[in-house]
Amino acid sequence: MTLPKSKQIYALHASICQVLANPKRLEIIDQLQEGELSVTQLTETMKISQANLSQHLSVMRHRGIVTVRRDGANSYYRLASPKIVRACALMREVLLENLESGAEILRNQTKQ
Amino acid sequence: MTLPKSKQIYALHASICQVLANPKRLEIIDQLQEGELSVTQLTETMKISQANLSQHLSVMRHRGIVTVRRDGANSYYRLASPKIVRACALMREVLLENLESGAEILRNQTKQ
DNA sequence: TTAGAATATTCAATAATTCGAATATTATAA
DNA sequence: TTATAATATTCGAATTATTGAATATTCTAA
Repeated sequence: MTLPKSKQIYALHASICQVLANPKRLEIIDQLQEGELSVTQLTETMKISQANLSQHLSVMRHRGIVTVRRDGANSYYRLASPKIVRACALMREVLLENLESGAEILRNQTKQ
Repeated sequence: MTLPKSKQIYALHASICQVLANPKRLEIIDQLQEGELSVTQLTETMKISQANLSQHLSVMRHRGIVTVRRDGANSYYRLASPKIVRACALMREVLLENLESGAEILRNQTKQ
């Protein structure tokens, strides 16, 4: 197994995984778990500026993690695939396993 | 649902997901799918310098994605959990779905 | 039409990643 | 012991990500 994958694919794969590499974007994904939300709704539940939220949504849109539905002045975002939540959940499980097994490492991680 | 998660957890979650946000590290994960490999074996199959490989392995070790077994002068790395491969595979599926549905976006992604 | 609401974009400063080069550490065979 | 192999670390430069601030765009109600 382990088919050889081109550098290209790895780069794209990394690019889409990178969406998950930010706390705010993970929170957005969490919020969208149940279904679509407007930008206004997202700003209300998350402690984030409208501009910054819009920037993150832009990244997520461009990398195919969310899709938008525009309705008048409002934009409604939803996750592009249920697989995204599953992937996030798996990685969170890995994290929790690490925390339980007392991985010292995770204490002093990059904060923001 | 959607339990409120602390900023802390989101930061740690992002930190562990960030390991997936690099093409070389994804390739390392691919290589380790079948089981442990030594650093030498990894340098042989991947086109990467020993130093750079070691740097990536260090990141992965510290974030609990891989574990090391040292045997003499050799270090054998393996994935810390099978969930890592599953998460990667899911994200790759999302990518492939996007590519199929002709997401223009992915053409001009950050390359390295 | 125009004011205001909703959202998006641009810009610039700061922070974080990536990687080559050099060097350090550790283990073992001679 | 010492040379060599295997691996790890440090440092600095280049690139990329993140975010606040300012501004632009789009829509709708009046």
